Amino acid sequence: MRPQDLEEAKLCSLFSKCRPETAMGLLRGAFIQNFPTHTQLNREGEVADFLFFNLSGTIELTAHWRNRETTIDVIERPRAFIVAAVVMDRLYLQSSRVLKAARILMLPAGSVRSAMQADAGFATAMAEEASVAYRHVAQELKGLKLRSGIERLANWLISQDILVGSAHAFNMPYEKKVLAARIGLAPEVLSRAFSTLAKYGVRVEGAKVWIGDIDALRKLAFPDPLLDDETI
Amino acid sequence: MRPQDLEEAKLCSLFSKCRPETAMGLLRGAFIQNFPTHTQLNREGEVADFLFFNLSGTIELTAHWRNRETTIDVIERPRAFIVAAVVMDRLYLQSSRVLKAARILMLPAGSVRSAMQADAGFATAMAEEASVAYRHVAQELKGLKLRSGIERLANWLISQDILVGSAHAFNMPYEKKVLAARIGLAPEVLSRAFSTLAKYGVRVEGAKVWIGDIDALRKLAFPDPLLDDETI
DNA sequence: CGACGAATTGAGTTCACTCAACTGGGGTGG
DNA sequence: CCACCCCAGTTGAGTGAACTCAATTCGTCG
Repeated sequence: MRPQDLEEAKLCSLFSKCRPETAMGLLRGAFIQNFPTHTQLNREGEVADFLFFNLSGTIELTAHWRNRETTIDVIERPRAFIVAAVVMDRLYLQSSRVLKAARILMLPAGSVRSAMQADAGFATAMAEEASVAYRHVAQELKGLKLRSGIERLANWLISQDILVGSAHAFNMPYEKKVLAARIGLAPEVLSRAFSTLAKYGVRVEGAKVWIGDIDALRKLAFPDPLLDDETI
Repeated sequence: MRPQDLEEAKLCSLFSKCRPETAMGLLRGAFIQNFPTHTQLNREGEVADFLFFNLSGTIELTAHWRNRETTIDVIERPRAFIVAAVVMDRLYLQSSRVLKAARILMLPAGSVRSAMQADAGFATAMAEEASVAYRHVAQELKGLKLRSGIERLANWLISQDILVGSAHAFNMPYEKKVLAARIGLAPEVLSRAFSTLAKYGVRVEGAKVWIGDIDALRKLAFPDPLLDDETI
């Protein structure tokens, strides 16, 4: 690992409250790598041999059953992913692939587990990463079971708008078919859901989206921090 | 806390790899309590002031939005719940209520967090609890997005059958309307799904269930360890 | 310019929901 | 001890949401 990579890695939240020697020990066997779009980082069902930390870029977590596939989570900000499989030393429950060119820190699973045993600060950080992941999927599950397709789309639009500074106009951060899988709709149904939202002031042209009447949209979406707050 | 309660508490997985003084310190402010059916243990949206550990009994985790309510998870074996809110010092994402009279260990959230900072073994155990919880909801989410209602029911029947020793006959562990919410169906739809499964050898009389042709059922259900294995 | 994949649009179908009525078992009180 | 009530569960009927298959348009890239 190059010196400047080392400096970059040490800044990430995993190491914020652990002892310097733990971080150094872990980073000795670790590396940072840049991956282009479409790269498959791991496959569901494999034994967990690496902990991944997304430094920048976008990662999609997918799962499949029979010949169906869906999206479990999309990671757009710096955080660890597939934490639980590493902690438990079990099989990955999800595959992950790069949606937008990403810079990834990779830590060998075995040394992660020993570092946890040795350093309470690091183990705590891992518990926090696992908890963040838990709260994300729990939110997904709540949305999926409690909201209709239109409601999920409306709330996604509002969340995305907040993420980009409430300009009420933004570009799709990824393809519409990914969004469809993420919010649990067939691509055709998403397309129709967008048309339906026209009467709430939502305009779509290719990848560009405008929210004409945020209040009307919020009234439909009924956003709730317990389901929609990204930083919860 | 009574001496025999103390002994019982010390046995639970949270303390299996932590220092004795950490366990003792935590248990000083903790208590074990027996709760009857229908007891509400906490409410979604409150600040997390206790970590709960289910020693025995059944707990249902529910969430609501607007006037709708659903079940996120059902806890039937000894494990911690609402771990993530405690670790992150945030609001509970779920309410919990007792489905079958339960014996619960309650640990003050603040002391849990300080114990994590102080004891790597305990922090690791907490990370593992959070990871177990993550993998459970991830499995739920996968099932919900990838399977139809009938498929979810068929797989639930197979899981439950395994849980009780593959006798191909068991009693419903909780009410059918709870099962309906758990697998994401309206009660009426669950009732019809059971009728549909009659042609796969499933018989239902009140709370009693028989699986007449496990192979036929498995062929429909297509169980997969990455979605159905309780101990994953 | 052509080829490919993403996205949209159309049409038909299936799955799951809602509302409503009815059934049956368990518990309570007269 | 029985009548009644209440609630879980079932059954019926109609509706709506979301899926599938197919055809077309659009945009991008070679």
